This record gives sequence, C-alpha cells and structure tokens, in this order.
Amino acid sequence: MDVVSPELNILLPDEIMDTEAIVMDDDPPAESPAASGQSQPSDDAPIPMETDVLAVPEIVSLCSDAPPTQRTQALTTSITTDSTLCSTTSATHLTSGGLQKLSANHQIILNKVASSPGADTTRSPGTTTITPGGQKFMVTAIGKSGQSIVLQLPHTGSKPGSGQGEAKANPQHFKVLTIGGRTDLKPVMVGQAVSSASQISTLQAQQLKTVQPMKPVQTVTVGGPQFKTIFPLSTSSNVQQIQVPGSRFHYVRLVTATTGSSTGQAGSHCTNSSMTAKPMVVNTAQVRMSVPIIPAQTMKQVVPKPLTSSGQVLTTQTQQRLIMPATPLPQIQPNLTNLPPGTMLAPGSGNMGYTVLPAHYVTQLQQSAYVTLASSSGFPTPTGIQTQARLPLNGLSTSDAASRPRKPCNCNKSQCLKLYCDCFANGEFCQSCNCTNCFNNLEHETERAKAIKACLDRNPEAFKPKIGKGKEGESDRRHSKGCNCKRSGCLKNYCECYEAKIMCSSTCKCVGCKNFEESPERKTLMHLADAAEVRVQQQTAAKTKLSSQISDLFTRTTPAITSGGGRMPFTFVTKEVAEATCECLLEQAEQAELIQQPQATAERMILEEFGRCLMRIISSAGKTDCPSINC
DNA sequence: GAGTTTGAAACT
DNA sequence: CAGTTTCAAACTC
Repeated sequence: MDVVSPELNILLPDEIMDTEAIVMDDDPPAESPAASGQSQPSDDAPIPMETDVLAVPEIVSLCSDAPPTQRTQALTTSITTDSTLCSTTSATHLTSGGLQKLSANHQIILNKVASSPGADTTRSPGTTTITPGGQKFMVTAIGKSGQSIVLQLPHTGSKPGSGQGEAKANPQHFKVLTIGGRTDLKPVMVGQAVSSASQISTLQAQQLKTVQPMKPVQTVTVGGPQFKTIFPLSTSSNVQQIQVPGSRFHYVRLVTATTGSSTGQAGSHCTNSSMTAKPMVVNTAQVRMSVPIIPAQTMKQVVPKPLTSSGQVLTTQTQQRLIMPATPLPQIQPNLTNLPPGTMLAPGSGNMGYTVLPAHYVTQLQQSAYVTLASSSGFPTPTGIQTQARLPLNGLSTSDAASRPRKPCNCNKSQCLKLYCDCFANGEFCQSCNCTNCFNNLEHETERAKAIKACLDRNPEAFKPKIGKGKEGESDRRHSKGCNCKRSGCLKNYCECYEAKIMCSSTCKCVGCKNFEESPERKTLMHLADAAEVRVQQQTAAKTKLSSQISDLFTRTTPAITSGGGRMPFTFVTKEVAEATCECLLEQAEQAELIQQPQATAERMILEEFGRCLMRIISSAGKTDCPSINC
C-alpha cells in the first residue's frame, strides 16, 4: 500500500533514518505547542547541535480507533538537525529526559497532527489494526511503498513487577522503532544496554528485512535466543508481533506493501518479559502467520550499499529507521552526552530503549542511498540533504566543517577503529577513504561497537569535541585537554590547538609554545596566512572576471561571425600578438627587478601590463587591420 | 611520492 | 601516572 501523499512525499525521503518516539495518551492536551507543524523550544531545549545536516523528516502517524473520548491525537515525530528546534513537546508526553539527552546529538521536531475525532481511520489506506494486549489500535503508516515500520507498543501496565496486571497501558506509549526497510542500520550499543540493544538491533536487522510473502511460519527464532517467537496478529496481514524477552514492550512490525503487490505485508510484535520473567504472549489464539521471516543474510542482497562513483543503482525499496526513546533512561542518561555517534541504547534492565543516531551517522548512510533512491522513487532532492554532516571537528565551526571537504583517512593498521583514525574519532564512517582493512563501516558494526566501547572505557569523553568553551574570562574556544607539543612550538598543524586555530591555554602542557596572543612568531604566521588567503581570493576573483570577460567577448563577437562582419579571437590573437604580449610582460618583470620591487609589486606590475595588452588587443580586434602590440 | 617529523593515542 | 610504543597526519625534500 502506498499511502504517501504527494505533499508528504516531499517531506519524506525515506533515506533519512529518524529515531522517533510517539506517545499516545488517552487524555492528550488540547493544544500542543508543536501543533500545526511548528516546533517550539521547550524549557528543556537541548543544546543546539552543530551540524549542517538537513534531515528531512519522515512521518508516521498513529491513530487509535478507541472511542472518541479515548481517541488519541496522532503525533508525527521526526528528527531534524535544525538547531532551532527542540526535542520535547510538552503535549506529547514524550519523556523529555531521554529525548533531551539525545538531542545533544539530535534535534527533534515533534509535529502533532490532530486526528479528527470522527475520522474513520479504518478505511484509510495503509491503516492496520493491531491488538496487543487485547487492546485494539489503528496504526496508519504513512510511508513509501515497501517500507516496514516497527512500532514499540506499550506492554500493558509497564511497571516493573506489575506482572499480570498489564492489561492496559495508560498512557499508551508507542515508539516507532524503525521506519522503512532500511537494513543497513545497526546501531552500536554501549554500556548496560548492550544486550538489549543487541536484541533490538538484531530485531531490526533481521526481522525487518526478512519479509517475504506467502510462506507461513508459526514460530521464528531470530537473532539468537533473545528472539523466540513471532506472534502474527489475526487482524491484519501486515502486522507481526515479535516477542522480545527482556523488553517490556511489544514490538509490532508493519510492512507496507510493495508497489504492485498485496502480499508483501507483514508485521511483528514482540513482548518483553523482563519484568515478569515470562514472555508475554499476545493474542496467541489468533496466531496466523501470513508472512514468513527469512534470515537476514538473504536480505543483505538488497541492503543499500554506498554509492559508488560509477553510479550504482539501488533497487531495494526497503528501508530501516531507528529507535527513539519514549521514556527516560535514568541509569544511563548521565552518560548520554558521552556517547559516540552511532551509539544505540535499547530496552533492557527495566529501561525503555532508544537509539542514538547522530545526524551525521544518518547522513552518511543516507548519502549512500539517497541519490539513487530519490531518483528511483521520484522524490525531490533537497540540496541540503546531501551535505556531509559531522560533529564539530577540531574545533572548527559548523560552517567551517561544512565548507571543508571530508578528509579521507589513510589508516593502515588501526582498521579505522581507533582514535588515530579521524573518521572514527569524528564518529564518521569511512567513506571514499584510502584506508586498508577498514572496519569503520556497517559491515563491521560489531567490531565498531566494541571499539567504541573500548574507547569510551579508556576515556568517557573520547568522542566529545576537543574544542570546547573555555572558562570564564578565557577564550571562547579552547582545547579541552590541551596539547603536549614539544618541538613544533605549537605553530604547526601537529598541534591540535593550532590546527583548530585557537591559542594554547593554561590547559596545555606544551614546551616552547609560541601559540599565544603576543607571540611574534604567531603574528607573523597569521599575517602570512592572511596574505595568502587574500591572494588566493584575488586570484580567484581575477580568474572569474577574466573568464567572464572572455565569455563576454566571445558572445559579442559571435553575432559578427554569423553576420560575416566579425572575427573570432584566434584570428587576431596571432602568434605574433602573443609573442609581443609576452615580451611586454617580460619587460615589466625586468623593470620590476631593476627597481628592486618586492615580488608582490612585480606581480602586480606584470598583471597590469597584461591588462593593458589585452585592452589593446581587444580594441584592435574591432579594426580591420592587424593589431599591434607596443609596450 | 618517499622519507621524516611530530604528537596523540594506545599500551605497559 | 609515567614511560614507551604505535599510529597516522603533517611536513620536507
């Protein structure tokens, strides 16, 4: 089923992986600050993320078909990196803690789309009924054809130890775990949540991309012992329930039909037994598997691969999205700001799970698929979306980083899984690098996750920007650890402070530092650098102007050619004219040398002479006789 | 492009 | 925590 409206289509390039959280409350606030598609910063507004990614949101709408009094407002959530946006919307009941923490690396827009109370969502295309815990919900998937959506439904009475009293969930927490069949996303796990995160990750990686039609399966074990059973729902052929011991949520997978096929729909719902020590089975009496689950490996064939320079065409329509927290994770929250890009935290130990997927992680992934998918799907291609995003790098501002082309690494021995590798250190995947034996990619996510964990074990702030705000009264930007240079005088790019274009501070332990405010060496270097920059700019401007003039000249002479009355430049810029011009320029050079002018002045004199020569040539071009050049 | 220098990261 | 080794980037020729 393809239920993407044209206008939504514009907003929903499904290459973007969003982490989302949706909470449906029986008694939602009358008005949300985020209503009508606008987001407003909350009191807990996160720190604006320094990234240049423009993440276009994908929208998932969830509607309950409960009576009007219980009808929830449909919320659409999305993530963007727009720093002006906030992560929390008070009316959504999204727990601000987790989201707020996440937003250190994400910015989230929550757009509330109020469902009309009387709307009959059951008739909407793309709507699926699911009945976890005996409750009936309508799930409307707004997405591209062929997408799968995993929802994390509330385990009934989701309090630890509540056991059998989990018949209802109020408020009802829905979490969109994945959107689209994206299969190349396997977030990294850290800390306590590793095990559970692994479950979810595996769930996503294997369940979501293993949908094939018409092969009944009663019980499927995926991702190891954590995943025991899939409980298909009788109410819909495109919903699967997946049982996930260790999670207190039901996981429901919805798979919208691939275009032209009504059989490729499946959903899964998983339950968590972390509190009850027993897997919770929902609607077991209605087990009816209409869609088989096949091993993830088989689907890897369609996992989007990084686009090659040769313009590889991707044919897959499956996409996968990420997990987002709907509730706080108090135990691990304090560490969230230390998480490296690509870190995933997932359900476990009584916590709601979520995934941290920094925008650049997303963008790097989307880069690999966006162009082709956009072209194949007919999506418009926002220019900003293809921008490589990254965290502040070496203290460079976002704009600096954005203007800088991504620097490929050349790692040989580290497998790009140590901080030696700039890509890894910046939380980026290696892409178009010159590295050998690279493990900093999706194909080696396990190793990468371990490496990230190891780095964090050594230094919890390993992935934090090194350049941060200084103390009161100090420079705005300073190296968090300071440098330890001994031989470079901190005036070469070996020095991290100098490289970041900041001066050394009291934090530094450098020897023979010359990178301080009053340093004459530093001033000289700065002047040279400024002069070089100005020169480059001037040269660029001159080239542009010259090109423009040449183009203009050509344009003006073209009609003359067609009319037979003019001449092309080559007809009057003869060999003799060129030689004469060169002689003039050489003479200027000699003159400059003779009067001992500095190089810059000499260059200017030569250029000016060249300009005069050109003018003479141009003026002569309009005459019938041959141009003459006289210095 | 090869070789050297450098300092952060990793290791002991 | 200090000393040493490893590593990749910066730099030089």
